[in-house]
Amino acid sequence: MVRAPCCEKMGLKKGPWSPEEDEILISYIQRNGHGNWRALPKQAGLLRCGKSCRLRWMNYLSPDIKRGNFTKEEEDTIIHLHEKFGNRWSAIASRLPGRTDNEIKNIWHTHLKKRLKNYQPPQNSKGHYKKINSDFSTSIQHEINSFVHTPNSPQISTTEISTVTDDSLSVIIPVTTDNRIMIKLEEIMDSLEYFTEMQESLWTDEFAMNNDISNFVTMASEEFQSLDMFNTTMEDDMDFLFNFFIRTEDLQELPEL
DNA sequence: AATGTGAGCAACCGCAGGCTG
DNA sequence: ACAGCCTGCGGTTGCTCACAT
Repeated sequence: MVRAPCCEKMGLKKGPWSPEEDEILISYIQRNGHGNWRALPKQAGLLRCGKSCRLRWMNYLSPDIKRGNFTKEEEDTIIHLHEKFGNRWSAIASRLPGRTDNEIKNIWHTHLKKRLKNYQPPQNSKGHYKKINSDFSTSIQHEINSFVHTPNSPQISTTEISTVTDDSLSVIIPVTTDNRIMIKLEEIMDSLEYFTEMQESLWTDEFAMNNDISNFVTMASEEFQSLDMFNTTMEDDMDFLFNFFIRTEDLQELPEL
């Protein structure tokens, strides 16, 4: 395959964009859209290659782009998603409205990598959850009982059990009046990639603010059903999710919000 | 005031993969 | 099936600016 000549050989401009060039590109795209990037610069009267135009539009000029510094929440989200997706910046960007892959990549290399370097994960972090292999409901009830009656759980002010049961699933989650449990729930949901979209639609600040786990679980349950997640390929992962249990000692390790 | 240095970020480069004729 | 075109992605570069010396 013959590679197209580079911009310089074609006599096209490289380097930073001038305000005039930006103006030409914006007004052209506003009038005509950007169907064919390769043809665009010629039609718009720009001495740039299509690739450069596309990059400038996608990373800087598009009205969809959110300008300004990243919030703490956005940074946390990036760290979270990076754990899940690695350096798949576009996948991360698609979950952060208004942010570009380039921007996320930059912030990762300049800020977040350093931030993580200073962060020491808790010991035995792999043992956050206990998987219950046999007789799910009996085992989990046993765990819940010991959880509820553990005397040295001072950080958990009150506890109740929220259960959603129907033909195909049973979710049992200890509920605390503070927000710590919410972090664990989020981690569980995050651990399964294909729940991402569902999580985004369900995981709202409102739930976190109101600590409304019963409602969350109900909605999650309905969502699982509607997504038809109980057949074939996802079966193992569903089992994996519903066999999670949150251990008392892990709750006590969680940082204050 | 001049120079050095490092951080931040916009832009470039090369490649992969999808699409089309 | 194949070649060429186009787009999108991730790694990298290099410019700019702020701060230190």
